[in-house]
Amino acid sequence: MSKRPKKSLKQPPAEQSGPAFPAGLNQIPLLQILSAQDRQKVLGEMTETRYGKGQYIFREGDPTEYFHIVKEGSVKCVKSSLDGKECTLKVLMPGDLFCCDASAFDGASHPGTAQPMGDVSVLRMKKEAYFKMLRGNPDAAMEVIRYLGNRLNEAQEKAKVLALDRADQRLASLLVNLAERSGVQEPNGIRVSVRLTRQDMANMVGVTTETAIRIMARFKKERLVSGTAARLIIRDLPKLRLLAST
Amino acid sequence: MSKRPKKSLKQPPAEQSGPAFPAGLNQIPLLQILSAQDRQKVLGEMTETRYGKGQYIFREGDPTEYFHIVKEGSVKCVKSSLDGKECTLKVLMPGDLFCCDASAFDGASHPGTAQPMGDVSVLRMKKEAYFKMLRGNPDAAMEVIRYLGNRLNEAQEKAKVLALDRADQRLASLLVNLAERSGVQEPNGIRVSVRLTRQDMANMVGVTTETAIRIMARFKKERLVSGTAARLIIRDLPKLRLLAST
DNA sequence: AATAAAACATGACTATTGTCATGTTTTGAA
DNA sequence: TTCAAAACATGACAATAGTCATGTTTTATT
Repeated sequence: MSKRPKKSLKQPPAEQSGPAFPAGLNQIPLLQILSAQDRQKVLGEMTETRYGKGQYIFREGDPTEYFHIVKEGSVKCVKSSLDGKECTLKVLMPGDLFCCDASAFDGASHPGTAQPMGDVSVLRMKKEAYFKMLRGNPDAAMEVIRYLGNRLNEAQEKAKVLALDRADQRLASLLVNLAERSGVQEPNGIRVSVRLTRQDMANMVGVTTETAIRIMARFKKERLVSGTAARLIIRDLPKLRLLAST
Repeated sequence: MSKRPKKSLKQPPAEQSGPAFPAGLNQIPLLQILSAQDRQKVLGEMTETRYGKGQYIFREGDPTEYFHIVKEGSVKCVKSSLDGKECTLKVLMPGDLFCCDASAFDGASHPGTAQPMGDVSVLRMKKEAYFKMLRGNPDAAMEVIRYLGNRLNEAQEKAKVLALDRADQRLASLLVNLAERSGVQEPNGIRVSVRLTRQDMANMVGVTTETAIRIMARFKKERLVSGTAARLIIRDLPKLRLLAST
């Protein structure tokens, strides 16, 4: 629930366009499902763009013209209230679809803002072209349905946690999710491969930065986690899981 | 956040099966999109079932075998935590799809419980048959994609409200939604056509029953609403809207 | 290496909401 | 119509989390 930054953001140089046929895209489920030739066609219509700190991929209220896929890095989808508090709906990882946060399948404008977390690479394609492809491609359409169903479940699980759990339980849930979704096994625990400050975490679970800091400090004392944004380690996943599902 | 009822529910007689070709189904968007002959085929594979107070359509954790559509009445989708608190994810109205809450498109078991609110009538169809139909029916598949995108947006908007707003603002949001989604214009205001107790409302916005009662009492004093569950009237929609979006 | 900006930390106090207890009113079923 | 259960109501108090203020540490950049 941090205040919006006070306009002091330095705007990096304009976004740079990458090559139209980037390598290593075959592991993205939503593209994998296509036949080789359809995939080539889709890739031909996609543009890769890189974004850096302080930029926006699109903002809440912007007209929805493109459908996006994260190729590299992570992207956060954010909604803000009128008084400047903001809430991070989801951190999207490579392969995730967003438009935004994954849903201007219905609606003419983006319901949230998409911001890169560090350097990212994003693929995009005209919404209409994508729809046309889906129409002719039942497997791809079914994959999107499956994907959206999954996202809907996730979003509702999140709503449940926000509605019923205390701040420490919500943070524990977040840490468990992070460990599962982006965790890398290390000798002394599971490292979260996304860089998240206490403030980022606070925005993800609907508490203030101070509360997130205090609770994380407690978790650290109880040896459930260690490290900070640059290198966050989950040290006791079972105990966090227990706390999350009390 | 009410405690789960203490097993004192009387179980009404078993559910009764209705006719296989019920009338008045053409206004359901997800069926409307089909060609007349496909629609007949789908209806042929659907069963109508009626449920009453105290019954369950399905429960959290049950295997997902069917895809459902609400035909008449309202159905609530609920998730509970281990300590018995529960949270209502959504109230589904006629035409809404659920499986549940609208998303065992991915996943083998229901992520929530579906409960009738009063007497309801529900259509259902084997999941596999529905998927098969979607595969052969790009228009229908696109409609489902649109629908799920819409639902995802809704769910994320709800998460935002839960994360950032105070109890009174969350309740105001709920009232605004109810007025828009199920409101009937009346001489002295907008009547909410779904019967919702203060406890139902509490479960929908993540507060205790007492808090919901207190805030509704305040709203009543301020002439924003009147009446209770059986006949809830929204008297000042603009003011509620203002409070909701502060 | 110097330095400014973020990020992290902590205390004191306040606001909000939950909990528990108890009582009244309304509703629905026998 | 009666009667029990559910819904609505309210007070007193406790717990939780927010706010504001201030200070330290870490990180990134020149």
